[in-house]
Amino acid sequence: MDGMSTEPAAEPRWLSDEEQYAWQSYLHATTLLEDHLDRQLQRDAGMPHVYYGLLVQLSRAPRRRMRMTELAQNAKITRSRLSHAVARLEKNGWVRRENCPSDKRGQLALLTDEGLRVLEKAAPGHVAAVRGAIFDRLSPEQVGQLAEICRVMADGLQPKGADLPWLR
Amino acid sequence: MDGMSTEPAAEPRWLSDEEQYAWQSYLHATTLLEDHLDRQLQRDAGMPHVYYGLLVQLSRAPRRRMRMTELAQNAKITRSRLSHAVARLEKNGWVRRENCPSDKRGQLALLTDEGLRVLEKAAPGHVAAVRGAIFDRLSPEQVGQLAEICRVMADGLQPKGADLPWLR
DNA sequence: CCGCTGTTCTTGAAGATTTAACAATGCGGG
DNA sequence: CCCGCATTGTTAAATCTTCAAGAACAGCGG
Repeated sequence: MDGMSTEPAAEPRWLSDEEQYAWQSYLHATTLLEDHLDRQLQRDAGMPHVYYGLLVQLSRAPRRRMRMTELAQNAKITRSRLSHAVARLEKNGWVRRENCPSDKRGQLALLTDEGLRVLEKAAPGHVAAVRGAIFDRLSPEQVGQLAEICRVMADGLQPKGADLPWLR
Repeated sequence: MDGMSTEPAAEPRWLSDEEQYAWQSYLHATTLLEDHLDRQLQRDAGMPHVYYGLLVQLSRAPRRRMRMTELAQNAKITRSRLSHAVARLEKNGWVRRENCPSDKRGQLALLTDEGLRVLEKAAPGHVAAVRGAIFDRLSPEQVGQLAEICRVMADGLQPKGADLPWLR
């Protein structure tokens, strides 16, 4: 022993200057982008970004239907949050609920025709916003780097606790 | 003319496969990370990530004081949101308000001693979480790439409308 | 000094999210 | 079959965010 051992983790390893700069940049970029997309979609489609993502998921699903839990997993949100979101989307007439035939506990969320129309109407503007914020400004190499970086990050974050024991 | 001209923007340019993949990865990574940090800080410090960021800003300011507007700019949030946040932090005794001497409209938010203690107590865990999610998993080159990518993104997103005419 | 316009910050209400708890059902072993 | 435990989805309450509106002051031109 050379002096101490009851420390929880000795002196925490702070971030280097480069790391601090990267972290700061990350926070600014992600905050501004999420804000930007939220406002764009709220204005053009009457819903926040997350809700839009739910409609996209449903539009890609087999019969525009998906189990609640699966939808929540894909969207990376809790089931509770999804419940509220679907309730709201249902009020708008963009989504409907259906009982799952194979599991009496289950519910299917399904995209209505009206929901599909709203989605198709909002999609171009949304893509343009994403493109304008990212893909029109980054080189193809950077896009590849971003994808790989995010993949690594997401890999390390697959929740295992509480209400989000998604994956594994 | 070859057939039409009233289109808003002809056929929108959709995302390529690489771009879709990158976008998907980005959404997953950022959603999971924000979630992770929010829970970590809520558990260990009793506040969400954004509020923690406010305390950090204040701790770095000259006399642990900052004008509301400047604080909002640095944190990339609206003044309204900041008002509510500071009200909550004030209830916790972690922040106090002070009148600005040079501008009777102005308010200073200041970090209290108790707020500083809370911050110092939570910082190691927070840094560890950030490190574990990002810097322990990325190569130094990737950290550099991420910083540059985020810098470019943030550059293109400096809001000019409505309540966020920050910068310029 | 007045009036005009812009900035600063706050507020209330509506909407969104989190957390913990709960009802209902599925599933496996005895 | 029945029990115990896990899964599915919902709900209520507390908290947080957004949006629109407004009060108070600053700064400028006349």
